[in-house]
Amino acid sequence: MGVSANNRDGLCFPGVWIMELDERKKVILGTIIENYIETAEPVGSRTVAKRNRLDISPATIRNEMADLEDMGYLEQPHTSAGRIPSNLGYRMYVDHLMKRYELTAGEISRMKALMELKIAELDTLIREITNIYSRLTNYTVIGSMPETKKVSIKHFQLVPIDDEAAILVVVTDNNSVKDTKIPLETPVDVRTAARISSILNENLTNLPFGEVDPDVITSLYARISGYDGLLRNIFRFIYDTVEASDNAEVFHGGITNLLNFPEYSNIYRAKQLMEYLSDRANLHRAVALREHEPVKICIGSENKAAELADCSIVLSSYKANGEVVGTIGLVGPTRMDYSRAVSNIKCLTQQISRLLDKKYNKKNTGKGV
Amino acid sequence: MGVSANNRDGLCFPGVWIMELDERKKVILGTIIENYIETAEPVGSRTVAKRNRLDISPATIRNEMADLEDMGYLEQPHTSAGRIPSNLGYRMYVDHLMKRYELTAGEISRMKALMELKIAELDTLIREITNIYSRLTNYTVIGSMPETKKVSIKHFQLVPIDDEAAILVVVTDNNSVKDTKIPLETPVDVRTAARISSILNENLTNLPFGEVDPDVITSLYARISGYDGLLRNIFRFIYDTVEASDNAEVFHGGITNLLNFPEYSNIYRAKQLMEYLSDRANLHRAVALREHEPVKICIGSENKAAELADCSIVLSSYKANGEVVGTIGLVGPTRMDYSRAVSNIKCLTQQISRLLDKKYNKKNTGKGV
DNA sequence: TGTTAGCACTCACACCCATTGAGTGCTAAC
DNA sequence: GTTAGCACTCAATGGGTGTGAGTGCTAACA
Repeated sequence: MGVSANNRDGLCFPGVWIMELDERKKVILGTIIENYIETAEPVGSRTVAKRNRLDISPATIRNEMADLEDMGYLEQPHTSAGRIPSNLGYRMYVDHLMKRYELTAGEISRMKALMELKIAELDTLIREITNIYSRLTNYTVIGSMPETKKVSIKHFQLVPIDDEAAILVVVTDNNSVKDTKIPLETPVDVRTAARISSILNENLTNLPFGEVDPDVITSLYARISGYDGLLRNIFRFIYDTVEASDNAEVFHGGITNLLNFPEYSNIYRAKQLMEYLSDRANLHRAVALREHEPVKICIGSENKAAELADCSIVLSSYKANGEVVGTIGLVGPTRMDYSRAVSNIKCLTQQISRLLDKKYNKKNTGKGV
Repeated sequence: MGVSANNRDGLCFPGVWIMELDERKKVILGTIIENYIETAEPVGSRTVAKRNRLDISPATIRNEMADLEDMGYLEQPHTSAGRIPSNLGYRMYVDHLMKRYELTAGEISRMKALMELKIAELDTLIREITNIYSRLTNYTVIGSMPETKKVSIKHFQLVPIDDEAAILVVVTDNNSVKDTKIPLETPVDVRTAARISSILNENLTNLPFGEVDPDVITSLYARISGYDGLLRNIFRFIYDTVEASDNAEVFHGGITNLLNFPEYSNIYRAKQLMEYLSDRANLHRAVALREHEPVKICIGSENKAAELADCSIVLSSYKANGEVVGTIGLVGPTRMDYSRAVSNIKCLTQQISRLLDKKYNKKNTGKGV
């Protein structure tokens, strides 16, 4: 792995890049990274010598550190400073060196307490969790909501308001409700509205938004004649909602937590990152996660966006009924406490998944209000 | 007014606090404030002498400045610096000295362009306007949404989902839709749901949420017997929604714009203010506005919250059908460009009011999708 | 009596420069 | 292979000095 990691960066000093990380190098690298995570200060050989029990002198460690730097795991801000981890170093640490952080009982119970929020709508709930969680962790939290594409329609209801407008209410799978006002060309009375509603219900329910068959649509135009304009608007709404899933609900909380890190004491940098994260499109890209990944860690330049080049994101997804419906992640400087962050976010998404199962499982309707 | 403004701060050096601001003092004070708004640097006597056409020497101006300082309108950061306006100085400026800023054609047209956003839901629309507007003005924008209390219910619809739950959909006056899932003790079939819906519609619609008569509620329990639990949940939802109006929708946009001001180059200060504004309860207090006030300016310590003591807020309300439904404001350092901010926010709220009238007027249903 | 020139004084800020100390790399000895 | 010793580097710190913008006071002037 040392090899492939090394290759990744294109380093190939003969005799160096072939070098496996031996146990001692691993311990030294780990010590340096953990120290740097704590202090944000370059770590010197003396500090490393004192902090671990290898019983070797600073001079020896200096040699090893020089090796680690050659291999690309460490960097030196300037000649007479200690070493700081490179992105590659963090990657090595995250993949092979770090120990799993065990959450304390207090942390777990606080996390569980989070789930006691009595909020009916999913989005408000997740948003609120996000806010509190950001205070809990002192990181910035980002996340995404269930994507509409995978959500089925459970119920249509067309409600006439007056002669010129009606409201279309769509209840989805996970019981969130989308609605829109639809202008009427011809007045629709309550009975007609009910008829249209039931036809829509017969033909379009229990299908993911994205998979409504065009043929079905055509047949609907035939069955509900005289209301072409109305139908067009209804389908346009459905279509827009499907499209909207591409900029599906994304959110962030505790964005000012970034200002806690010395990395962002430079106000310009802080502003740049905060603005980047305030844009929904960017956020959407940032929380992207392949479904099979349990936890994804993006370190510094591994993030595609230049604005994220000096921060890391730890992402994990939450599920409802076994299916991934959303993502939550922690944002911090590349120096973030990965071990803790990973355990933490895993625990959170597990709790949320459990909550959602409880909330939306037929067996357990939870509390409505 | 010089007198009352002065009294407000309790200053009463004999022979000084009685002093009216003569024309020259007004010009000097105005010049200093406008200069300070531009540069954020203390303003010296030479600068004042150069900037206005009073044709008096810096020495004379120094005397006048000393007077203005005695009267409480100016402050000196340290002995050998120029003067900066005090909160009282700004207040005087805002109330009596500043000229109305005339918006340029470009500014007006950009503001109008804002209103072209095709978004159906009021809250998304206002939020989006807020974001763009914050980019336009380079200030932080805060605001509040229509208060639910004054909104009437237009339509109830109870939609059974399965044997154990139903969805209650409430369409309000301004066509926003609130919904909740309600657990069922006894299954409710579609017909019963329709019956309950229509009884609710007969008795509770076209009333402001806050004014539902307790007697009506009692009579409803009698008419819809056998569904006490369900009704309780429904009323609880209504009640909660009414209560929710106390922490009605508030929002902010462009909060990182604060970091543009040298006043907030101190990261700790910036963080404090940003966090304050991120809390909905605080925000709610900040946007409070008495209905008759067209524009409200809160300067520095005039804000009750200590966190807002070094910033100013310019607020204005927007209306729908002649009634105040929400507020929008600009947040900046006390040194903000009041003249411009006032014209700007007035124009914005006018535009929004016009938009809302167009959108929700029966005569003009706008576009549903 | 109001205005102004002159002058001494204040004070933040920038700059220079020497010192300090943490940390390195190299070499030679163990 | 490990280590002690040593010369070297370089950011950071702090004292000293000069600069300049700005003031307040005083005395002279219109």
